Amino acid sequence: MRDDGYAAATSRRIATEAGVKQALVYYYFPTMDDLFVEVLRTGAEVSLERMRAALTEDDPLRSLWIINSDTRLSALNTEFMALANHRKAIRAELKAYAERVRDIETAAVTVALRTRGIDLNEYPPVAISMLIAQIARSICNEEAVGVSAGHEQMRALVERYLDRLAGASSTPAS
Amino acid sequence: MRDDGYAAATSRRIATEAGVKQALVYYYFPTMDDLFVEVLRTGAEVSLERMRAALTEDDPLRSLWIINSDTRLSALNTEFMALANHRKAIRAELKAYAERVRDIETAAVTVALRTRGIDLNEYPPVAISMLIAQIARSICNEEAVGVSAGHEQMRALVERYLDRLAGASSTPAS
DNA sequence: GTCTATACATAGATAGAC
DNA sequence: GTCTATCTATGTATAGAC
Repeated sequence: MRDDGYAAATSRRIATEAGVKQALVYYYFPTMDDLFVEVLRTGAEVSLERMRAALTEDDPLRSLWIINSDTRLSALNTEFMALANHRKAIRAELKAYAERVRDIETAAVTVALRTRGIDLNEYPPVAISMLIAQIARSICNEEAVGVSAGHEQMRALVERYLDRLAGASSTPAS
Repeated sequence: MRDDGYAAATSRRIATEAGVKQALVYYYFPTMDDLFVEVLRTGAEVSLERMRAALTEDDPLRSLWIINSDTRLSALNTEFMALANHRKAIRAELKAYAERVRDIETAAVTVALRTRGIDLNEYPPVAISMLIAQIARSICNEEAVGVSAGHEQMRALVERYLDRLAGASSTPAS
Protein backbone atom coordinates (compact mmCIF):
# COMPACT_ATOMS: atom_id res chain seq x y z
CA MET A 1 0.00 0.00 0.00
CA ARG A 2 2.79 2.35 0.91
CA ASP A 3 4.93 1.35 -2.04
CA ASP A 4 2.40 1.00 -4.82
CA GLY A 5 -0.77 2.63 -3.56
CA TYR A 6 -3.99 1.31 -2.16
CA ALA A 7 -5.13 0.08 -5.56
CA ALA A 8 -2.16 -2.28 -5.60
CA ALA A 9 -3.00 -3.77 -2.22
CA THR A 10 -5.04 -6.61 -3.66
CA SER A 11 -6.00 -9.88 -2.02
CA ARG A 12 -3.64 -11.72 -4.38
CA ARG A 13 -0.59 -9.59 -3.63
CA ILE A 14 -1.23 -9.55 0.08
CA ALA A 15 -1.60 -13.32 0.13
CA THR A 16 1.59 -13.81 -1.89
CA GLU A 17 3.59 -11.53 0.39
CA ALA A 18 2.20 -13.34 3.39
CA GLY A 19 3.19 -16.65 1.83
CA VAL A 20 -0.35 -18.00 1.64
CA LYS A 21 -2.98 -18.45 -1.02
CA GLN A 22 -5.41 -15.76 -2.04
CA ALA A 23 -8.55 -17.44 -0.79
CA LEU A 24 -7.19 -17.42 2.75
CA VAL A 25 -7.48 -13.67 2.87
CA TYR A 26 -11.24 -14.09 2.74
CA TYR A 27 -11.15 -16.55 5.58
CA TYR A 28 -9.79 -13.84 7.85
CA PHE A 29 -11.52 -10.81 6.31
CA PRO A 30 -15.01 -10.82 4.81
CA THR A 31 -14.11 -8.06 2.36
CA MET A 32 -11.03 -6.09 1.40
CA ASP A 33 -12.47 -3.04 3.12
CA ASP A 34 -12.55 -4.96 6.38
CA LEU A 35 -8.89 -5.75 5.87
CA PHE A 36 -8.04 -2.11 5.21
CA VAL A 37 -9.92 -1.04 8.31
CA GLU A 38 -8.06 -3.62 10.36
CA VAL A 39 -4.68 -2.47 9.02
CA LEU A 40 -5.60 1.10 9.90
CA ARG A 41 -6.87 0.15 13.34
CA THR A 42 -3.80 -1.90 14.26
CA GLY A 43 -1.37 0.67 12.89
CA ALA A 44 -3.24 3.41 14.69
CA GLU A 45 -2.94 1.61 18.01
CA VAL A 46 0.82 1.23 17.61
CA SER A 47 1.16 4.86 16.52
CA LEU A 48 -0.88 6.16 19.40
CA GLU A 49 1.16 4.21 21.91
CA ARG A 50 4.42 5.51 20.48
CA MET A 51 2.96 8.99 20.54
CA ARG A 52 1.87 8.80 24.16
CA ALA A 53 5.37 7.72 25.14
CA ALA A 54 7.09 10.46 23.14
CA LEU A 55 4.86 13.24 24.35
CA THR A 56 5.69 12.71 28.00
CA GLU A 57 9.36 13.44 27.40
CA ASP A 58 11.32 16.62 28.21
CA ASP A 59 10.49 18.50 25.10
CA PRO A 60 7.01 17.41 23.96
CA LEU A 61 6.73 20.09 21.28
CA ARG A 62 9.90 18.90 19.60
CA SER A 63 8.76 15.29 19.98
CA LEU A 64 5.52 16.22 18.27
CA TRP A 65 7.51 17.71 15.43
CA ILE A 66 9.75 14.66 15.10
CA ILE A 67 6.96 12.10 15.31
CA ASN A 68 5.05 13.78 12.51
CA SER A 69 8.17 13.96 10.35
CA ASP A 70 8.13 10.23 9.65
CA THR A 71 8.08 9.93 5.86
CA ARG A 72 6.90 6.33 5.80
CA LEU A 73 3.98 7.01 8.10
CA SER A 74 3.09 10.05 6.10
CA ALA A 75 2.98 8.11 2.83
CA LEU A 76 0.64 5.56 4.36
CA ASN A 77 -1.50 8.35 5.72
CA THR A 78 -1.88 9.82 2.25
CA GLU A 79 -3.12 6.49 0.95
CA PHE A 80 -5.64 6.17 3.74
CA MET A 81 -6.79 9.73 3.20
CA ALA A 82 -7.40 9.01 -0.46
CA LEU A 83 -9.17 5.76 0.44
CA ALA A 84 -11.23 7.52 3.09
CA ASN A 85 -12.49 10.02 0.55
CA HIS A 86 -14.67 7.37 -1.02
CA ARG A 87 -15.09 4.51 1.45
CA LYS A 88 -17.38 5.15 4.36
CA ALA A 89 -15.98 2.52 6.72
CA ILE A 90 -12.43 3.77 6.28
CA ARG A 91 -13.45 7.38 6.60
CA ALA A 92 -15.09 6.66 9.95
CA GLU A 93 -12.05 4.80 11.21
CA LEU A 94 -9.62 7.46 10.04
CA LYS A 95 -11.73 10.19 11.59
CA ALA A 96 -11.76 8.40 14.93
CA TYR A 97 -8.00 7.91 14.77
CA ALA A 98 -7.29 11.52 13.79
CA GLU A 99 -9.39 12.78 16.66
CA ARG A 100 -7.60 10.60 19.18
CA VAL A 101 -4.26 11.82 17.84
CA ARG A 102 -5.37 15.42 18.13
CA ASP A 103 -6.56 14.89 21.70
CA ILE A 104 -3.28 13.35 22.79
CA GLU A 105 -1.20 15.96 21.01
CA THR A 106 -3.28 18.78 22.35
CA ALA A 107 -3.01 17.52 25.90
CA ALA A 108 0.78 17.41 25.60
CA VAL A 109 0.93 20.87 24.07
CA THR A 110 -1.32 22.25 26.79
CA VAL A 111 1.06 21.05 29.47
CA ALA A 112 4.09 22.29 27.56
CA LEU A 113 2.71 25.77 26.95
CA ARG A 114 1.38 26.13 30.46
CA THR A 115 4.68 25.21 32.14
CA ARG A 116 6.35 27.75 29.87
CA GLY A 117 4.01 30.47 31.00
CA ILE A 118 2.38 31.03 27.65
CA ASP A 119 -1.09 32.52 27.37
CA LEU A 120 -3.33 29.64 26.32
CA ASN A 121 -6.02 32.01 25.08
CA GLU A 122 -3.67 33.74 22.72
CA TYR A 123 -2.13 30.43 21.59
CA PRO A 124 -4.80 27.73 21.84
CA PRO A 125 -3.00 24.41 22.36
CA VAL A 126 -5.16 22.61 19.84
CA ALA A 127 -4.13 25.12 17.17
CA ILE A 128 -0.46 24.93 18.06
CA SER A 129 -0.58 21.15 18.00
CA MET A 130 -2.21 21.24 14.55
CA LEU A 131 0.36 23.73 13.37
CA ILE A 132 3.36 21.63 14.35
CA ALA A 133 1.93 18.28 13.28
CA GLN A 134 0.49 19.39 9.97
CA ILE A 135 3.52 21.34 8.84
CA ALA A 136 5.73 18.35 9.60
CA ARG A 137 3.42 16.14 7.56
CA SER A 138 3.24 18.61 4.71
CA ILE A 139 6.99 18.58 4.38
CA CYS A 140 6.95 14.77 4.26
CA ASN A 141 4.20 14.71 1.65
CA GLU A 142 6.11 17.12 -0.53
CA GLU A 143 9.33 15.20 -0.12
CA ALA A 144 7.49 12.13 -1.37
CA VAL A 145 6.91 13.79 -4.74
CA GLY A 146 10.40 15.30 -4.82
CA VAL A 147 9.61 18.86 -3.82
CA SER A 148 12.10 20.43 -1.44
CA ALA A 149 11.75 24.17 -2.03
CA GLY A 150 11.42 26.04 1.24
CA HIS A 151 11.79 22.98 3.43
CA GLU A 152 15.08 24.06 4.89
CA GLN A 153 13.77 27.50 5.73
CA MET A 154 10.59 26.02 7.16
CA ARG A 155 12.52 23.57 9.34
CA ALA A 156 14.81 26.35 10.53
CA LEU A 157 11.85 28.55 11.42
CA VAL A 158 10.20 25.75 13.38
CA GLU A 159 13.45 24.85 15.13
CA ARG A 160 13.91 28.46 16.13
CA TYR A 161 10.48 28.52 17.77
CA LEU A 162 11.00 25.13 19.38
CA ASP A 163 14.31 26.33 20.82
CA ARG A 164 12.72 29.48 22.09
CA LEU A 165 9.94 27.49 23.76
CA ALA A 166 12.27 24.85 25.16
CA GLY A 167 14.33 27.57 26.79
CA ALA A 168 11.43 29.64 28.13
CA SER A 169 9.89 28.83 31.51
CA SER A 170 7.29 30.87 33.36
CA THR A 171 8.33 33.79 31.18
CA PRO A 172 5.65 34.99 28.74
CA ALA A 173 6.92 34.91 25.14
CA SER A 174 5.39 35.85 21.82
CA MET B 1 -11.67 11.07 -9.52
CA ARG B 2 -12.66 13.58 -6.88
CA ASP B 3 -15.87 11.78 -5.98
CA ASP B 4 -14.80 8.14 -6.09
CA GLY B 5 -11.02 8.15 -6.13
CA TYR B 6 -8.48 7.66 -8.87
CA ALA B 7 -9.15 3.93 -9.03
CA ALA B 8 -12.70 4.74 -10.14
CA ALA B 9 -11.52 7.00 -12.95
CA THR B 10 -11.53 4.24 -15.55
CA SER B 11 -11.58 4.59 -19.31
CA ARG B 12 -15.12 3.21 -19.37
CA ARG B 13 -16.54 5.63 -16.81
CA ILE B 14 -14.78 8.59 -18.33
CA ALA B 15 -16.07 7.68 -21.77
CA THR B 16 -19.61 7.26 -20.47
CA GLU B 17 -19.59 10.60 -18.70
CA ALA B 18 -18.23 12.23 -21.81
CA GLY B 19 -20.98 10.61 -23.85
CA VAL B 20 -18.64 8.58 -26.04
CA LYS B 21 -17.50 4.97 -26.25
CA GLN B 22 -14.61 3.56 -24.27
CA ALA B 23 -12.29 2.90 -27.20
CA LEU B 24 -12.29 6.57 -28.08
CA VAL B 25 -10.39 7.36 -24.91
CA TYR B 26 -7.44 5.46 -26.38
CA TYR B 27 -7.66 7.43 -29.58
CA TYR B 28 -6.88 10.61 -27.63
CA PHE B 29 -4.64 9.14 -24.95
CA PRO B 30 -2.19 6.27 -25.47
CA THR B 31 -2.55 5.16 -21.86
CA MET B 32 -4.60 6.10 -18.83
CA ASP B 33 -1.51 7.61 -17.25
CA ASP B 34 -1.23 10.01 -20.16
CA LEU B 35 -4.82 11.02 -19.53
CA PHE B 36 -4.15 11.59 -15.83
CA VAL B 37 -1.11 13.69 -16.62
CA GLU B 38 -3.14 15.76 -19.06
CA VAL B 39 -5.89 16.31 -16.49
CA LEU B 40 -3.28 17.43 -14.00
CA ARG B 41 -1.53 19.66 -16.48
CA THR B 42 -4.71 21.40 -17.63
CA GLY B 43 -6.06 21.81 -14.12
CA ALA B 44 -2.71 23.13 -12.99
CA GLU B 45 -2.69 25.77 -15.69
CA VAL B 46 -6.13 27.01 -14.67
CA SER B 47 -5.16 26.97 -11.00
CA LEU B 48 -1.95 28.86 -11.58
CA GLU B 49 -3.73 31.54 -13.57
CA ARG B 50 -6.34 32.00 -10.86
CA MET B 51 -3.57 32.14 -8.30
CA ARG B 52 -1.59 34.78 -10.16
CA ALA B 53 -4.67 36.95 -10.36
CA ALA B 54 -5.55 36.55 -6.67
CA LEU B 55 -2.06 37.19 -5.41
CA THR B 56 -1.84 40.63 -6.97
CA GLU B 57 -4.78 41.88 -4.93
CA ASP B 58 -4.76 44.14 -1.85
CA ASP B 59 -4.19 41.43 0.68
CA PRO B 60 -2.13 38.67 -0.95
CA LEU B 61 -1.57 36.79 2.30
CA ARG B 62 -5.29 36.47 2.90
CA SER B 63 -5.80 35.54 -0.75
CA LEU B 64 -3.22 32.81 -0.34
CA TRP B 65 -5.15 31.54 2.65
CA ILE B 66 -8.49 31.60 0.83
CA ILE B 67 -7.20 30.01 -2.37
CA ASN B 68 -5.76 27.07 -0.46
CA SER B 69 -8.98 26.61 1.50
CA ASP B 70 -10.83 25.21 -1.51
CA THR B 71 -12.16 21.83 -0.38
CA ARG B 72 -12.78 20.50 -3.89
CA LEU B 73 -9.30 21.34 -5.08
CA SER B 74 -7.85 19.83 -1.97
CA ALA B 75 -9.66 16.52 -2.50
CA LEU B 76 -8.33 16.29 -6.04
CA ASN B 77 -4.87 17.11 -4.78
CA THR B 78 -5.02 14.23 -2.33
CA GLU B 79 -5.86 11.84 -5.15
CA PHE B 80 -3.00 13.09 -7.28
CA MET B 81 -0.63 12.86 -4.32
CA ALA B 82 -1.62 9.25 -3.79
CA LEU B 83 -1.27 8.57 -7.53
CA ALA B 84 2.08 10.32 -7.62
CA ASN B 85 3.41 8.08 -4.88
CA HIS B 86 3.61 5.21 -7.33
CA ARG B 87 3.47 6.56 -10.87
CA LYS B 88 6.60 8.23 -12.12
CA ALA B 89 5.03 10.34 -14.85
CA ILE B 90 2.46 11.78 -12.47
CA ARG B 91 5.00 12.37 -9.76
CA ALA B 92 7.15 14.40 -12.15
CA GLU B 93 4.18 16.47 -13.28
CA LEU B 94 2.94 17.08 -9.74
CA LYS B 95 6.41 18.07 -8.60
CA ALA B 96 6.72 20.59 -11.42
CA TYR B 97 3.29 22.01 -10.59
CA ALA B 98 3.98 22.24 -6.86
CA GLU B 99 7.21 24.06 -7.50
CA ARG B 100 5.56 26.60 -9.77
CA VAL B 101 2.87 27.18 -7.15
CA ARG B 102 5.48 27.70 -4.46
CA ASP B 103 7.39 30.16 -6.64
CA ILE B 104 4.32 32.25 -7.33
CA GLU B 105 3.16 32.16 -3.74
CA THR B 106 6.59 33.00 -2.44
CA ALA B 107 6.93 35.95 -4.77
CA ALA B 108 3.62 37.34 -3.54
CA VAL B 109 4.53 36.80 0.10
CA THR B 110 7.91 38.46 -0.44
CA VAL B 111 6.24 41.60 -1.73
CA ALA B 112 3.64 41.55 1.02
CA LEU B 113 6.14 41.15 3.84
CA ARG B 114 8.52 43.70 2.43
CA THR B 115 5.90 46.43 2.04
CA ARG B 116 4.89 45.74 5.63
CA GLY B 117 8.43 46.25 6.84
CA ILE B 118 8.95 42.71 8.07
CA ASP B 119 12.44 41.25 8.38
CA LEU B 120 12.70 38.72 5.54
CA ASN B 121 15.60 36.94 7.20
CA GLU B 122 13.65 36.29 10.34
CA TYR B 123 10.53 35.30 8.38
CA PRO B 124 11.64 33.76 5.06
CA PRO B 125 8.82 34.33 2.55
CA VAL B 126 9.05 30.78 1.24
CA ALA B 127 8.44 29.43 4.75
CA ILE B 128 5.56 31.82 5.42
CA SER B 129 3.99 30.91 2.11
CA MET B 130 4.29 27.20 2.96
CA LEU B 131 2.85 27.83 6.38
CA ILE B 132 -0.27 29.58 5.15
CA ALA B 133 -0.90 27.31 2.18
CA GLN B 134 -0.27 24.01 3.92
CA ILE B 135 -2.30 24.80 7.01
CA ALA B 136 -5.23 25.80 4.82
CA ARG B 137 -4.93 22.54 2.92
CA SER B 138 -4.59 20.49 6.08
CA ILE B 139 -7.86 21.87 7.37
CA CYS B 140 -9.55 20.94 4.09
CA ASN B 141 -8.11 17.44 4.16
CA GLU B 142 -9.33 16.89 7.66
CA GLU B 143 -12.76 18.28 6.86
CA ALA B 144 -12.98 15.73 4.08
CA VAL B 145 -12.82 12.89 6.59
CA GLY B 146 -15.09 14.66 9.05
CA VAL B 147 -12.52 15.94 11.52
CA SER B 148 -13.17 19.44 12.80
CA ALA B 149 -11.41 19.57 16.17
CA GLY B 150 -9.24 22.65 16.47
CA HIS B 151 -10.24 24.09 13.10
CA GLU B 152 -12.05 27.05 14.54
CA GLN B 153 -9.14 27.93 16.82
CA MET B 154 -6.67 27.47 13.98
CA ARG B 155 -8.67 29.69 11.66
CA ALA B 156 -8.99 32.32 14.36
CA LEU B 157 -5.25 32.25 14.97
CA VAL B 158 -4.49 32.64 11.29
CA GLU B 159 -7.04 35.42 10.88
CA ARG B 160 -5.51 37.24 13.81
CA TYR B 161 -2.08 37.18 12.15
CA LEU B 162 -3.52 38.10 8.77
CA ASP B 163 -5.32 41.06 10.32
CA ARG B 164 -2.17 42.16 12.09
CA LEU B 165 -0.20 41.95 8.86
CA ALA B 166 -2.88 43.63 6.77
CA GLY B 167 -2.87 46.56 9.18
CA ALA B 168 0.90 46.88 9.54
CA SER B 169 2.93 48.95 7.09
CA SER B 170 6.57 49.87 7.31
CA THR B 171 6.35 49.04 11.01
CA PRO B 172 8.32 46.01 12.14
CA ALA B 173 6.07 43.43 13.77
CA SER B 174 6.66 40.01 15.30
C1' DG C 1 -6.99 -23.31 8.81
C1' DT C 2 -5.40 -23.84 4.26
C1' DC C 3 -5.87 -25.35 -0.08
C1' DT C 4 -7.64 -25.89 -5.38
C1' DA C 5 -10.72 -24.45 -8.51
C1' DT C 6 -13.67 -21.38 -10.38
C1' DA C 7 -17.43 -17.85 -11.12
C1' DC C 8 -17.96 -13.34 -12.42
C1' DA C 9 -16.96 -8.42 -13.04
C1' DT C 10 -14.21 -5.12 -14.87
C1' DA C 11 -9.87 -3.22 -16.00
C1' DG C 12 -6.45 -1.55 -19.95
C1' DA C 13 -5.68 -1.91 -24.48
C1' DT C 14 -6.03 -3.24 -29.64
C1' DA C 15 -8.07 -4.51 -34.41
C1' DG C 16 -10.58 -3.19 -37.82
C1' DA C 17 -15.25 -1.51 -39.88
C1' DC C 18 -17.43 2.78 -41.08
C1' DG D 1 -12.96 10.63 -35.48
C1' DT D 2 -16.05 7.23 -33.66
C1' DC D 3 -17.71 2.93 -33.46
C1' DT D 4 -18.25 -2.54 -32.44
C1' DA D 5 -16.04 -6.37 -30.97
C1' DT D 6 -12.72 -8.66 -28.59
C1' DC D 7 -8.22 -10.12 -26.17
C1' DT D 8 -6.01 -10.66 -21.99
C1' DA D 9 -5.00 -9.68 -17.29
C1' DT D 10 -6.52 -9.15 -12.90
C1' DG D 11 -9.71 -7.98 -9.37
C1' DT D 12 -13.28 -9.64 -5.50
C1' DA D 13 -15.41 -13.29 -3.78
C1' DT D 14 -17.29 -18.17 -3.11
C1' DA D 15 -17.64 -23.46 -3.02
C1' DG D 16 -15.98 -27.24 -1.41
C1' DA D 17 -11.98 -30.75 -0.70
C1' DC D 18 -8.54 -31.85 2.74
